Amino acid sequence: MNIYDLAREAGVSIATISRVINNHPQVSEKTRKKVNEILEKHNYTPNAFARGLVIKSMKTIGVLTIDIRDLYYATVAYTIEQEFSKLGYSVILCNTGGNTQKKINYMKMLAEKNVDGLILVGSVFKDKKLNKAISQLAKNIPIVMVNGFLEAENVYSIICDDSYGIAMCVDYLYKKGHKDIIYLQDAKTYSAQAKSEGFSHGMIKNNLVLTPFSILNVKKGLKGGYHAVEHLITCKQNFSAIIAGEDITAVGAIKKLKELHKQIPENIAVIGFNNSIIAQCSDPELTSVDNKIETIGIGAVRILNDVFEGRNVPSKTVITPNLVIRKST
Amino acid sequence: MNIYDLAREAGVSIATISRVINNHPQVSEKTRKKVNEILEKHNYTPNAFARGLVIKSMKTIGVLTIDIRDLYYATVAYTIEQEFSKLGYSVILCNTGGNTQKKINYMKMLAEKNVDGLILVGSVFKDKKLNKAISQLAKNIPIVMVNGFLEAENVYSIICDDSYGIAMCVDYLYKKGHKDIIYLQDAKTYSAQAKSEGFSHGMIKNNLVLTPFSILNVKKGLKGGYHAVEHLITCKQNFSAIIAGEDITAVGAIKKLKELHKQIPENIAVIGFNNSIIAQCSDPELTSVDNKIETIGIGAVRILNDVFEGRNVPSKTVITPNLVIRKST
DNA sequence: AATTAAACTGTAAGCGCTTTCAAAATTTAA
DNA sequence: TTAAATTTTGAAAGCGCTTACAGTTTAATT
Repeated sequence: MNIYDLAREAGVSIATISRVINNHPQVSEKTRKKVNEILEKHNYTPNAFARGLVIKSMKTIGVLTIDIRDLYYATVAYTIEQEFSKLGYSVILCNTGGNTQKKINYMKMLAEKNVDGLILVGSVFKDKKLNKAISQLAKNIPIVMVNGFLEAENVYSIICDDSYGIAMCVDYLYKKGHKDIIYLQDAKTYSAQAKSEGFSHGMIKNNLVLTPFSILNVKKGLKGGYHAVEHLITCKQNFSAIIAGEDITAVGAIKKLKELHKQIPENIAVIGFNNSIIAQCSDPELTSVDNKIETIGIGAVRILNDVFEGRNVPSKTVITPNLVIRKST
Repeated sequence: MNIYDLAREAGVSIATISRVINNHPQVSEKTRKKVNEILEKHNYTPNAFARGLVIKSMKTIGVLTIDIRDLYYATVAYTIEQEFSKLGYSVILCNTGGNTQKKINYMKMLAEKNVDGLILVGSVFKDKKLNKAISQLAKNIPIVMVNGFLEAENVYSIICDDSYGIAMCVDYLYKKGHKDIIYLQDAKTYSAQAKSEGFSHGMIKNNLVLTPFSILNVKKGLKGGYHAVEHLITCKQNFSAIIAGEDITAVGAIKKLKELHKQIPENIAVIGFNNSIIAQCSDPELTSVDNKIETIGIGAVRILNDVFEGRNVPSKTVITPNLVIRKST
């Protein structure tokens, strides 16, 4: 069933059909009603390809995340999807696993599909090849980077000030009397980079000793935190507090600490990041940095929509996190 | 830059351009090479609308989940996306919040966008209105239901035998000497329905007493489990084991049990469902039913692809779960 | 060298829609 | 009642691609 069939049945031209479908005002009430009845009757849905060919928009945006199974990305993606859905857009979701080539392939595919915009969530720090691809693509499609940054035409960033978030943790722990603080870094993203910097700054600012051993590179996930503590103990390193780049890493650390019969927070304080449900599941409940995931998701959508509608948009938006204090500190 | 521009530049016809883009064999090596060079040079990407208009396929499928922030749905969606990506398809993700009308709206939108197929993850049990919409839509688009079932033309199901999964838990607990077992049900999906049935069957099979209080309806999430235990205690109900419909619910229950200084598993045994990362984060680590999420996701993609390629597909596929035993029992 | 077959390329139609421009119908003004 | 202004409608072009069919070139066969 297409526009021609409908036109024939209604005894009008295809132009008229098109007009009522698109709510153009210059159609008489009478014909509008007649056409609408026929549309209803056939439960007609216009062909998006044909329409897209003319309009050049599919009302679709692409979202690239690293791995949707990670609650952080899931929440960002969820928020974006819900917000865009309100605006009549749908989102194509891509899981890149953080792989640059995969990202580029996805971007190319999305370009072919003529998405109206692109949101990249979580970028590797200073990925030259990717950045080139992004600036290239941005010539045709507006791009928003969530927790990533790139100076280029038609690309916009919205980031959480993760650096400040971690610095806040250091301040807080310092006030509680902690001197030997360890930071567990678990990724090499733009965001992870910021966190490390925030840690260093926080330590220095409070005149705490920052050694090359203060920052520990660990694997993602439970095991990362678990093995980190193991390592700290075998190396006989002194520490009274641990800050982890993600809640799950913190929980892994807690697990090992408990096995070693350390009391939390009496012997060792632990702080996580993301303020996810895991922080609440943890025993003891985990103090964690709330990095405002929903705010960021909503912001990303807003930015893109503003661009669509020709409004002026700052190329960088920064959101301030805050510390949620629970039982682990 | 379109096919005409390219044709002019290459000194060939648009048909030839199209042929090399689509790897048709009947193009001479010489012209193929020449055209490819020009394609490269302009970094040309064909217009998917125009192509879709002819081919009637966008190489896109729609996935409806309840809430991607739930790890279960995230994992299903992730698996589906990755598998389809290998086949050259992209997926449009929709979060319905379990709302029937929203589901129907999404389905209509996806139909307009001419998705090649649809996967519905997690259906409410016996939702008449939705089922009607599904059978209607399936006339045009093949639909796969994950953990849902509907007898209709062109709709296929892949489900985990959740009923058996819970029955297994009962068997296991019975062998461990438990008699008073409580089941915490937290949803009204097809899957939740199956779980309750499995519980009842398991209890009866083992000649255990099944009272109306054996099955407790609780809210989703941590609090559901927490309040459930609270309720059991205030009602002075006798129980030595709890089976929860989801890991997070089990963790909530554990939390309250600990507050009441109950030893787990010595005083009370607890079992979760989904075998998610939460089961590993829990302290003690949670025994949980592995409902084979990846297997199901891969299966769903396979089914849809088989349909696309005209192969014969059974209308119902059942996957058997298994019990992962950890420290909580 | 002439004929036939095979390989390659081009023309043109059509996918289903939006939109411009002109024509027809209606309303308003004179 | 007629002319002018306004509202409503329709014809046709074009969006960028695929593909059937016809035409042209090249290779193979006699």
